[in-house]
Amino acid sequence: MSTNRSSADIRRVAAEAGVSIATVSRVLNDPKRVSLKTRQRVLEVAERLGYRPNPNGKRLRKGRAETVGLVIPSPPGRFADSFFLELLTGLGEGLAGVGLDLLVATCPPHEDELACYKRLVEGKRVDGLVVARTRLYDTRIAYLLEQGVPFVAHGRSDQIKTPYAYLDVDGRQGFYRATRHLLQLGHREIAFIGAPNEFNFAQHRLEGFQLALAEAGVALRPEWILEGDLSEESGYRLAQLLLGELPPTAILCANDLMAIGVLRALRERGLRPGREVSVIGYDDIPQAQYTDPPLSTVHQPFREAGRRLVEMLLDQLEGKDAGTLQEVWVPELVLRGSDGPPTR
Amino acid sequence: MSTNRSSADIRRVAAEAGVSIATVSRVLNDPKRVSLKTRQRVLEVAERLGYRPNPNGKRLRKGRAETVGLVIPSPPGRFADSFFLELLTGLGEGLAGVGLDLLVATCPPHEDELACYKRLVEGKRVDGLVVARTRLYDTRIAYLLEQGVPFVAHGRSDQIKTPYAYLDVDGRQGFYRATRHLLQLGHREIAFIGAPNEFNFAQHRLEGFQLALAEAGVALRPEWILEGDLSEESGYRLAQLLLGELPPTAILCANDLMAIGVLRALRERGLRPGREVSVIGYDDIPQAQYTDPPLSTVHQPFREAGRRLVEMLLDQLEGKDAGTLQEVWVPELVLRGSDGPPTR
DNA sequence: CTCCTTGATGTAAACGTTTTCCAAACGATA
DNA sequence: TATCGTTTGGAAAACGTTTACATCAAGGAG
Repeated sequence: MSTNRSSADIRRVAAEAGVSIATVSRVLNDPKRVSLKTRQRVLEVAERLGYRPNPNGKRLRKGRAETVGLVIPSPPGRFADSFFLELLTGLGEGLAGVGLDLLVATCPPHEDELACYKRLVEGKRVDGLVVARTRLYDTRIAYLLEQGVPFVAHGRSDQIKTPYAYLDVDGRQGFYRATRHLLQLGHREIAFIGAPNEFNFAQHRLEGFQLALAEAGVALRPEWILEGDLSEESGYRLAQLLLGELPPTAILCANDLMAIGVLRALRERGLRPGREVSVIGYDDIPQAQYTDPPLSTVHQPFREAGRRLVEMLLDQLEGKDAGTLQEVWVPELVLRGSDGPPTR
Repeated sequence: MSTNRSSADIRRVAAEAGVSIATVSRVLNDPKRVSLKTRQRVLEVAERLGYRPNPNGKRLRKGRAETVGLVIPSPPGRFADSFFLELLTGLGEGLAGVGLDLLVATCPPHEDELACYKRLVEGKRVDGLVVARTRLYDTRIAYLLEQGVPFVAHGRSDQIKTPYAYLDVDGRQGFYRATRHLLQLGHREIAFIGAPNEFNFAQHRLEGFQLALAEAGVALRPEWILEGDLSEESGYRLAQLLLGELPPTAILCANDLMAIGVLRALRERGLRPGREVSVIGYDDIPQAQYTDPPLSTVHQPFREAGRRLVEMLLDQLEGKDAGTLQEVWVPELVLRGSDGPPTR
């Protein structure tokens, strides 16, 4: 004899407990407002009936979606960056316990991305958003600021001056450290494979590299500063350009995927990564541990970031000023097998 | 002079168009029900005011969540499997255009997973679910069947007899083909690193392997059938066991991550993958193209599967019988560089 | 004793839709 | 002209909450 499964209503609970629905609601949302005795009775009944407030009733009444959104851009043919999965996991972890849901939308190309944000915002489907992989001038951020929608960015957007909440990992520091490390090992011939300029982090990482070089008084060869598109393929292709007669003794890559492409190019030339040519990546994606040799890289704590982003968003939803929610984390250099002293 | 931004209400549209709200609703949901003239007028006004029906009003009234759910299990320390990201992308693509949202929840360990499903369905947060990575007896599926919640499984659950909707990729065929390929190359000493038995696909993949061997009259060495946990680490560890005095000439792995671990173990022993020892994986995850050598594997079309899963779920939400929604796809063997004829 | 404060509860009005009835208008048919 | 389907549109009742406001009893201060 199963209890009536079809989801007890707040009315049902109220009737069964001999109180008004208002009291039931108060018991759940503001317990101190109701006397201990009735509170217990109501709780007991609610428990027994397996009552769960209907989220749509609540959402309608409160005028909130009780949902935060994340838009994942997914290249049509290829695989999406696994960094999103880690971020997503972190967001999920942060959201557990809090009553909010996580809405994920995927967007094909580049420009439609903004349209996707508009759909979520104008359709009132989310109370707030997480914006990932920020650009130098990020139209998504501009839009959200204009609309006054709470959001928090993973990464900054340097050309946007209005204050907004962000959590960034300091790419300048990251690559400054990586470069210093290479310099200390004795490298003087270091090449750089950067990211497309539209991304906000591209310039930062380059600057870290340049700064370390300048401090050490090491000349910067313009022809050794290249720009890839963050794919393995582009790392592979650009490395081939680099590996002429007198190749650099080290290559810094703005992300791990490109570094993986570089490793492949090196192997094909019979150059051992970490011996003839050192390679350092950025991100510390999972597969970085399983390349040959394991990739030295700059570690980004994506999952922790996801958790923190949720906290920051929550703060905003409770009215905290976005301008006060700005953090920059310093990443760590993790050395595995793809770097070593130069052999010439 | 911006138009009044704060989201036009259906009342507002009705007033402006000089009709009742009922008519506005009809124009949007059942256009034929209203005369051409007023329909056009209403549409024009709605357009001008940028009217978007409030999803919460609609959801409450219709008693539906207009949302489908996906639960991603995420190992506490490590990275989640990137297969989920691809599936997610496919789901997102399938959902675009349809009015449904995608809710993603992440769950830490093993048992709590069911609790997570319960939270979503008992809290009426979703109309339907996608269940991924099915188990031999999948408690999630049993639960959803019992509750009568629409869902569609990616993979089957062989020990559940009640009919339900699924889309599976035939692991038996996949590994039958892979094994036949190795046999044709001349291999006779083939080891197998399987998946934990709880997963439904584990048995299938093993059977494909066994069948091909039996057909060819090749003896099966029990000590060469191992069980990993799907991680690179476990592939690495188990491969070390295998690489004793007289190692197998080929190793079949139930997923790519373990195969990547195997590649590493081989390198450390100075054995060239595809030469001294052939390796074939399963899944065709992105990084399979960038291992050294590129990994031969069995391709699973995750993204297409995601799209199809959405269609199947939609069919169910429209009342179609789940028992008629069952598909098994046959995967393709993709040969890259990690297989070759045996060298002894 | 009266008056005022406090605490605990109930009443009823939202929140923004969809949908069930009805009623009016309109042709067409007899 | 009276009758009758058929469009067309409006009025109003949900859907399940939260919350402003009112009520009422109890208790303390004067």
